[in-house]
Amino acid sequence: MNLFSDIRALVIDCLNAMVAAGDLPEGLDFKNVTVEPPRDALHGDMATNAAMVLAKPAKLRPRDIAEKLATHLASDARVTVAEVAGPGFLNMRLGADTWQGVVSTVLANPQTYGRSDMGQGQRVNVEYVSANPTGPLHVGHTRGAVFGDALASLLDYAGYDVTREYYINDGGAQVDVLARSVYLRYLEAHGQDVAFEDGTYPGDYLIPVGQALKDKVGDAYVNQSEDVWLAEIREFATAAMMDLIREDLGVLGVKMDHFFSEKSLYGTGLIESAIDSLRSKGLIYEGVLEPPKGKKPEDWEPREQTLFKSTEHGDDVDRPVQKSDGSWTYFAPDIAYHFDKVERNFDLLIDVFGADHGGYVKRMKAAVSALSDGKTPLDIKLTQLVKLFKNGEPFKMSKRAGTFVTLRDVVDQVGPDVTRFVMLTRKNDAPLDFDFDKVLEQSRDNPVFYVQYANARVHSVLRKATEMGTDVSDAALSAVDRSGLAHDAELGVARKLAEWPRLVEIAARTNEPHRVAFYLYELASDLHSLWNRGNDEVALRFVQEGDETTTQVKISLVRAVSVVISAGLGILGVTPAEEMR
RNA sequence: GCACCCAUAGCUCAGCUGGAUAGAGCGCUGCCCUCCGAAGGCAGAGGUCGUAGGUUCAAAUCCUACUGGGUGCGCCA
Repeated sequence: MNLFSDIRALVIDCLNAMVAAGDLPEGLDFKNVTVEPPRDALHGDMATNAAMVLAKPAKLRPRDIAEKLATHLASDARVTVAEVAGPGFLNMRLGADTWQGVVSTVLANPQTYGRSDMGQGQRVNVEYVSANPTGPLHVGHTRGAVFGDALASLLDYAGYDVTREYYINDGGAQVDVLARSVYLRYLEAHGQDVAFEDGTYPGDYLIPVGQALKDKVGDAYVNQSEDVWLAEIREFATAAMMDLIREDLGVLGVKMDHFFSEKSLYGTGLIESAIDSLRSKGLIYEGVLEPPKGKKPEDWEPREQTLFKSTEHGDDVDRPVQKSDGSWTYFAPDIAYHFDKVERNFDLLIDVFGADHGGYVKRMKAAVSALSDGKTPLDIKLTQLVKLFKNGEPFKMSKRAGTFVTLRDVVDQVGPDVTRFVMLTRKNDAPLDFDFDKVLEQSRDNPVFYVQYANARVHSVLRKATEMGTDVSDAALSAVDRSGLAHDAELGVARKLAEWPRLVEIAARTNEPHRVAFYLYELASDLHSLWNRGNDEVALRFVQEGDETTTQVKISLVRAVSVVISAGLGILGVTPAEEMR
């Protein structure tokens, strides 16, 4: 149930009635007609722009349309007032019973209120994290992981069939570097002194991998040349790194449906067939690229390469898929991977990249556009940098990795719930400040705490009422006659609850889970305000001593708040707190 | 040089496929509370929405140019 779409449907019905009555011409397009909450609550509960949108095509004055529409709307039982305002806005007020009905709906459908069928079961693939398997995940990955995971949950909630996917970059030169680094740790485990030069990974996290390798193969690789051990250690090391990464994701509560290995594309003809697909469309040619202007590399010389004509699909320059020595560039397996996604018949693809990969967006979209003949949309979301602070000071050091702060460093300190919520309190493309102290603060300016506290307060009230012997089960609260829920402050909270299904759809349509976090903060704020008013006005308290019926009515409202907070936190992957500690 | 992202209150940020007098938290000012319905409450001041044009009944939102900041730009993924 979405009250806003219900009322929009009512508006459309009224407009059709006006057409039938000859008050509006036939054949008007109503798609731009919206029903939304007015910015200022004084204007009413809902407003429609119908009169202004239709004035021009109908060749009528907005106010004339609005006034006739108002009479139609006012005849609906839900609408208590419909009045024309400003340039032609039509403001509506809805009766208390409608808002009480919202609470009833929430309590009757605690598992589904807010869910939407907007996605129509369309299959969407969300690819996120996709970090190189060369070490533990760091803070940047953490943001991408949280964002991608929340986005996936949001889309699921909005009625899409979602696949969460991780692309393992295990096919390039960086896994050779990993293998060599592990080899050094292996030698170290055999008691040799080793030096980590540039181009190797010196992090401590490879020490146990070197040890494990020794346990497995003994001294078989000691003093052997690279061609003896490289391939096998590469395999061993990437498996170990993926175990590490899976563990990291696990502590954050991220669970992928599918891991896709880049290496699986090599030697299987998959890259070749993806490139052939492009070739068959006339998009592959041999050519020489111009050097980038203003930033000409020192050693630039023109070389003929195999190029993808990505400019035909919106890119700025054509992109190489083969190096001059004939081997594939990193772009080629990426094309093949996305070809695979297209062939798996997803209706929509979403890639979550770090902002430093922004330059990669156009070519990837061009590739998917070309491979799917423009049929499979690809949305690429970039997550911006996370700046860490501790005691207000920038914070860079890591216990484990030495050079970067890991996901584990963050989660160990503040927990997965705080990590996830905070990472979503900013738009994905805005930089995020993460202060280890502030995120644990118990005050209004910490949204994590404030939302959790609101939910905890509801549960505290539920416990208290139960102690008094009042039945506050959802079943009992659903059945209550809510006509006593009439104070404007209380109905205001119900109005906020009515916005939830609408917000879910907006957030899902824009692929912006942060909107959920902001909504929850506002909802929590409304609950806290009402709670505080109860300090002065006894009639607004949720637990009414000695009046079980009224208590149930009041509590049904706050329980509904808790239902929505839990649902919202569920989307964000945060566990709702039932009490604060 | 080119591309992408960003620019909103003193600070950190929201702002719906374009809607009315642009919101929140912090900080500031004033009042109240300090009774575990506790981890404070209420109210107020504070904005040329980077600049200049354009489209529109209507622009923070869309288009163009410019300014400032970030990211990236052929054999690294």
